[in-house]
Amino acid sequence: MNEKQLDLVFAALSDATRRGMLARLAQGQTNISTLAAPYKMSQPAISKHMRVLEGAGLIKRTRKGREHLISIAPAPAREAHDWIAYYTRHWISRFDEVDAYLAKNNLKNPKN
Amino acid sequence: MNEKQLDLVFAALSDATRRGMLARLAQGQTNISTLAAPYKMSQPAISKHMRVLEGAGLIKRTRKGREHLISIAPAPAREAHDWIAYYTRHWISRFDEVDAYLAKNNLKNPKN
DNA sequence: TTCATTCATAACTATTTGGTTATGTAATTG
DNA sequence: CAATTACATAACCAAATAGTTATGAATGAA
Repeated sequence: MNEKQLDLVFAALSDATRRGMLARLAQGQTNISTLAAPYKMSQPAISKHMRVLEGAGLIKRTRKGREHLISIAPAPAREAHDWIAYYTRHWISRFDEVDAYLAKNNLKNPKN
Repeated sequence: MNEKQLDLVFAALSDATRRGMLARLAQGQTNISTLAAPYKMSQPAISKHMRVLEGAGLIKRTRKGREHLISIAPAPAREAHDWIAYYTRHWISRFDEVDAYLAKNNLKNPKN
């Protein structure tokens, strides 16, 4: 993942509405109306948030009739996670413990 | 950490210049001029980036004469990390493995 | 066929962001 | 003291962001 993609991922995560949507999507695939339900904003505003998440590669969209079914695309989230983890592992001991476990079990570069 | 602080942390991380500065700070405390050296932008632009990082709580500043010594404040970075980890662990097997390890070794809520 | 539902797009606005140049202040050096 | 260094602040600008209302297209239901 290059710097510009990482820009997009972190920018997408910098809005509470979008984080809320991702949190909902962690429960499983759903359509846009369901994702929108908790928020008091117009439908086009929701549509824009979806585009931001999609532009960052954080979600995938499939169409089923008039509904757009949205699901998480975990890889970019993982890249962001790994970026933070890499630069925080030096000062946060928990990561050292995790890292030791990963090294011991050859999990440092898992296949999925 | 509340939603607004998390907004600020992710927004701060959404710029490659600021991520670069944090990466440099992972090597240890340094002054602003040293942090600025790799970037072809004006000194006030650097000053603004520092304010963004400081506003997000990601760095701490102490003065030594005319220099401002900057160091990482790891707690907010860890919050962002944990947010991502929490919502990604459900779909990324590495986190499942890590989680199993943490549970097994009672490391789920370490003291530091 | 007609109406309702689910979504996108266009056009607009206010605010924020990331940069600039110009200037100022405090600390160090010569 | 005078010059340099290390920073901040002010004022400005262009572009991006997050919202709005109005409109339209496609699908599904009555």
